Amino acid sequence: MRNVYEVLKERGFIENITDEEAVITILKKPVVCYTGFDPTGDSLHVGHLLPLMALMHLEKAGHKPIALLGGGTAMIGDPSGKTEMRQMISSEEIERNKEAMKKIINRYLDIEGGKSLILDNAEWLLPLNYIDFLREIGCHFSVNRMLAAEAYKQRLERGLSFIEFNYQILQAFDFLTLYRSHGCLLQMGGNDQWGNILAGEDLIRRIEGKEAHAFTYPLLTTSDGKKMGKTEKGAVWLSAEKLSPYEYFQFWRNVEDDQVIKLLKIFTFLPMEEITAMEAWKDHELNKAKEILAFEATAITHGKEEARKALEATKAVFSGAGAGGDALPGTVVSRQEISAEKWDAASFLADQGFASSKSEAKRLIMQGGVSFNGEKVGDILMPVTEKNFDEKGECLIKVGKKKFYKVILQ
RNA sequence: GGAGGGGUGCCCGAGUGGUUAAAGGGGGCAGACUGUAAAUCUGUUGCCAAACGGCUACGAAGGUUCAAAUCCUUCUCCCUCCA
Repeated sequence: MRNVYEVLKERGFIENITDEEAVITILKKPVVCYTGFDPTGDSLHVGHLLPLMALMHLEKAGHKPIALLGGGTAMIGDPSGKTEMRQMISSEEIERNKEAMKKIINRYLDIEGGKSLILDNAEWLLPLNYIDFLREIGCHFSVNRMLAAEAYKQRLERGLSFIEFNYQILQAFDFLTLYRSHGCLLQMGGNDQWGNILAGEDLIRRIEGKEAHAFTYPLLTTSDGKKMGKTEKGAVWLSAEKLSPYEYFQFWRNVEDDQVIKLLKIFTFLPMEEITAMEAWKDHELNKAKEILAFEATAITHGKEEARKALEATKAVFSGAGAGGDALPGTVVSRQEISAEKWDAASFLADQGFASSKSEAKRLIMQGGVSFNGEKVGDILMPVTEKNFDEKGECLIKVGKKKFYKVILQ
């Protein structure tokens, strides 16, 4: 069997590495490895997905990944690569975030079956005694060296508080702790974590005299250099409650041409041969590749069934065949409300949440960007009546070029 | 702790008493073109209102004035220099 490191490298997961030879060697036997996730938000988004995919590869290869929740480090806030100090989060909020994140991580990793672990660094960070900690751990850190690190450059210009300055030390201590308790030898993380990760590797060498290793993932950006994973509605969430599988599918369906292959390698488990075959595809053929990417990625996050539904709905709606299936986002309105002619077109869009305000809805309609069941809405005051619904009592609302919603009459 | 500079719309950034919902750029959105692409062009981009118009807004709170993003006071946050 191929070394999982080769697989990860080939698929574009590796940015930086401590020692390639050594990593390959330790991965020949089952290894405990970890990536940290700070519970600073109430859900995970595509930014977290790349590390999760890597952990899945490692799990499949028989290693033991640890998803480390940063219940303790989230109390501090990582300044790496950030320009502003992050707002302090309350412990109650961190608690809630952790629970939400655990649920999601469970979908990707086999926690119940024991193939992977979820741990929480609050367990060992919160009980720390300040003086003991300084004496045991703090003495191994050179402030001079920390200050020289690239990660702090920006913050040294703009201001860096002492609390954040400690983040790296705590993350290093995490690695040491996991090394001691689980024999963890490998840490992975986003490339912005490189400094923090090396600090941990260094600490293990100093205190335990052992070689630990690490590699980082590339930071995915769109071709104009922005962080990938934002839509007009905000982050691309991995939970169906925050972003429907259909919309998740659309996110992947709409990636840029020159990203498709790269994303297929990272965010699907399709064999490399299949993906490299797609490299020859161009122009409109790329749409097929995007569809495959969207389907596979949606299947991993929401399951095959949801992916199939999303694909079906997408095909129906973009071919003009109407609102197929029930995957489209949408709302339900009562017949009474419709027969009472409660809404004009503009207020309808705003009330159903298809436009962020009534002004926005009016603008969309006046610019010719809205249609009901394939018919362009020309008048913001047009009353919404049963005529706007088809025989099944459905109205497919198109907003702009590619946003579709379904309203059901009940 | 002392001295100085600053906080403007999603972001950058002009504006120093009325004609400023606030120039310009970026981004977003819509339309045309297309492949649910990129590039380009056009329009648009606080909220309410069909419209006339109204309301809210320039770090926060007060005040001066017929009139304040613009002047004054206090508070707050950030930056630079000194300690």
